[in-house]
Amino acid sequence: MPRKPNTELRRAQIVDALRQVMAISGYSGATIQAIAAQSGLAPGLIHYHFQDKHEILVELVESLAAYARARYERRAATAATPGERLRAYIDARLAFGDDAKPDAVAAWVMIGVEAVRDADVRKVYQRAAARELTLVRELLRACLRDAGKRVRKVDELAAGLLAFTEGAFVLASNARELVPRGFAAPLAAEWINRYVLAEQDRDVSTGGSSRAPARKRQVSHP
Amino acid sequence: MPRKPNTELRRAQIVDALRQVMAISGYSGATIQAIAAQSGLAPGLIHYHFQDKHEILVELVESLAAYARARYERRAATAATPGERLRAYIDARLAFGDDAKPDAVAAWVMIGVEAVRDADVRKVYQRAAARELTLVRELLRACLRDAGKRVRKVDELAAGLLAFTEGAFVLASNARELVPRGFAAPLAAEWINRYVLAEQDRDVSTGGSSRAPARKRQVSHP
Amino acid sequence: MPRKPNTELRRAQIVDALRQVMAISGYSGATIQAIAAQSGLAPGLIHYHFQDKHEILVELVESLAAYARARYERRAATAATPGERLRAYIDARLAFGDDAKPDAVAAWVMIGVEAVRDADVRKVYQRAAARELTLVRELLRACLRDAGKRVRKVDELAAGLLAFTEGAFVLASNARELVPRGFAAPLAAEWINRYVLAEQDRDVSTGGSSRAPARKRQVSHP
Amino acid sequence: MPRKPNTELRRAQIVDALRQVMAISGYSGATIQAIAAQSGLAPGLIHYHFQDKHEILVELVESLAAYARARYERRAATAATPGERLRAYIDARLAFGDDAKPDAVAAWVMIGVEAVRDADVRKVYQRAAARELTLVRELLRACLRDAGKRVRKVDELAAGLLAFTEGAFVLASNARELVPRGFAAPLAAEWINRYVLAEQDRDVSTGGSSRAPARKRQVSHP
DNA sequence: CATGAATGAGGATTCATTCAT
DNA sequence: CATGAATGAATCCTCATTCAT
Repeated sequence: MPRKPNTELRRAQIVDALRQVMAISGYSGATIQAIAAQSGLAPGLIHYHFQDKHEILVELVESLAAYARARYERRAATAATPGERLRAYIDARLAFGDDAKPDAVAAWVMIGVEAVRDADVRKVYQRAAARELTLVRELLRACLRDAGKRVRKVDELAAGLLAFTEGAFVLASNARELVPRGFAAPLAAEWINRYVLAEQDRDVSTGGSSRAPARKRQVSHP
Repeated sequence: MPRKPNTELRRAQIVDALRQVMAISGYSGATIQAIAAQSGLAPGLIHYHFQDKHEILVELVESLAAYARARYERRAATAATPGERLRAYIDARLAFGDDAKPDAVAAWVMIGVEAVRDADVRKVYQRAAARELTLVRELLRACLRDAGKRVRKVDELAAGLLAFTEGAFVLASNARELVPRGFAAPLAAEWINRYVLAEQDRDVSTGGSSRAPARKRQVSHP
Repeated sequence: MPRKPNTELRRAQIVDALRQVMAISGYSGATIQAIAAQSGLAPGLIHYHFQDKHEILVELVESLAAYARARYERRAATAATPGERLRAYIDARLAFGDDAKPDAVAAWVMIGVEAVRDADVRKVYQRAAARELTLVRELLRACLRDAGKRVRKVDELAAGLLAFTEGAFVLASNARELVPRGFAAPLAAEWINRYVLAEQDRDVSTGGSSRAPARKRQVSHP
Repeated sequence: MPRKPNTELRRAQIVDALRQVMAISGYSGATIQAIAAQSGLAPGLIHYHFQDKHEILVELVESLAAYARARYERRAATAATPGERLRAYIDARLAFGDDAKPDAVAAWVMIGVEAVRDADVRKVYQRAAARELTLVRELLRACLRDAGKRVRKVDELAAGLLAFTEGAFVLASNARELVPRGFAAPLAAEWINRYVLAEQDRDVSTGGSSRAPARKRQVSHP
């Protein structure tokens, strides 16, 4: 009787273990032995399912990106306005640690660092970051347009929001005691709001009629 | 004839080498051999001047913090208003890489990660971060007051600016190609400006006379 | 097909190798490389089966103590009188080197020295010594009582016999040429005999009848 | 003005430092750095006065032997009988640690072990041990003769006393808590006393007149 | 004589990876 | 698929010894 292949299960198990170990010990501290211990598998088995340590990391990056994307989409599903959609995004990202995988944030920070030295990791990391930026740009553009504002500096704004997010992750990982609990998501939303509000109206010649409704369309929960 | 000690010189040399190597290879990749090669010293000599690798890292944290602080103070010296002082801070931090030590930013990111696993590093890292936060809080408080605004959420704002800074460092380190060049400092300043402007006036009963001058005192270069 | 663990075998192999190397080179000379060479194993494997060098030493102490104890018990099995039992002990200890593990004596001497600097080794060493002392005390007490003598200074006597034993080990290790071959066991037995004989009778009021049989119960072979 | 050579002073200083460090850390733990620290001298200076570490050890052996010999001779000066002289020896050796150099005992034990691996050390160590044995043999022979006993087994007895002494050193170094304080010297004296007393008289044909005075000449303090 | 920096070989330990079972 | 032993290169650190000052 042929055994049912459990490769997928095992791979997920191993990637999960890497995430957990990495959140505490970093990538260099995430030894195969440690991953094996965390996952309850034998060290030799790790290398049966993965070519090398490296490959597990690459798969982890993809898994984390997919997870974050899923979180956003779940929340965006109930969003009616661009503002709500952006807020959904912010919450999905910056309330990251409150979910089932609190170590995902720490692991992501570790990965960001590993990307500096490891070209393969950098590649998948940047792919994830690029997708993120594209999404944020779209969300911001829609917000600005919806608010009747000029659509400018969207690249900068998107990069800024991504920077803020990454930085919040870093602080959550290594200086949690120093910053107010849960400050990130509300502050990010408020920042965008005020920034957008202060932006010049799109078309000055069309008069003030377009401004009134714009004020009401803020970055907010649905 | 007793020989003249040159320990301070050597220690600085070694710390410098760690910074450079770490910016590229991370802490775990910054082997003693690599540090020795970078500094042009023999491996054994590293351990003559430092107890262990660890101690070099701790000294590097302190050196980077001192360096950043010096940069701020140099720029703040010519600042006349609170807004200018905050702008000096933002420039000092977010134009970090444009100076003589472009790898300081990358090294700082690596250190932030190492702080997660290493209690000693975490201690000095958090001490530096706490000093940073205190400074930023003061700057923000002064700005808000100067602008005639209510002084609220200063802790959150300071944490946000720190997060933005750290995140900008991360992106500069591993996703430089994806973000607009030099976006960080102007965006941070603009963000603070619009946030402050949109804040409620401190005292509504005193009438609008206090508002007019406040508008002119923005976060800007001297 | 899961592989069958062979850890116990390997651990014994490694402990044996440490004993052999240590007998010649001392503990500090017993490098992992040397142990590996002696046991025919790869250096890395030593650390797979033992946490560190230290742990091998601790296990060696226990192994030597157990070995000595077994030697005594084998000989004591055929002993009928307390004197014979004490003689069995003396032979078991002081003919130590004539057995299958001639380097056990030298290794024990090295361990005694290592115990001075290493708290963990000291602990197991002292535990072994304490067990030894307790045994010797019991044997001596029984001898004195059996000889109808007062039971006094048993602690001192036991310590003296232990000292003699350890000292004989030292001389056997580093000054074998200077001392008569096989002097230790007979001399120890004779020493105890004459010491016991010269001891005061237990109860002078009961008359001399108890003395006569006592004289015949000496420390001797069965 | 030519400086007065202080080589002898320095050498003594360094040998002293080795003794102190070795008593705690053994020979392998007695690094040049440690000796330098203990003696308050610079590491480089050690090698100016001694060829290598080795040479310091050899000089230490000689210094300890000379010291022990001096202690004996001081005490023997007031001894009138062979028994008193032997007692003087025993006290000189086994009350070793009560003097100005309590670490001499521990250092001697360490040296005994180092002699196993180091041929040069073994040579000086054995020379010292041989001198010791010769002395003890003479003392024992005189005692036996003085007590009117047959002079037999002197080599064995001398070796036994040396073994006891070395063993007492070992226990004093690593199991002080387990043995009665100050047990060694009295026990050694008593052991010799009873051993000698139980020895056969030298000449049974000459009658009992020689026996009576012999009994009173014991190993005792003057 | 004296100082203390410098060197480099050597030692313990770790760990990704391989492989026999 | 699974296990866990085995390997050996790489790493940190130590230390006797040398040497410039």
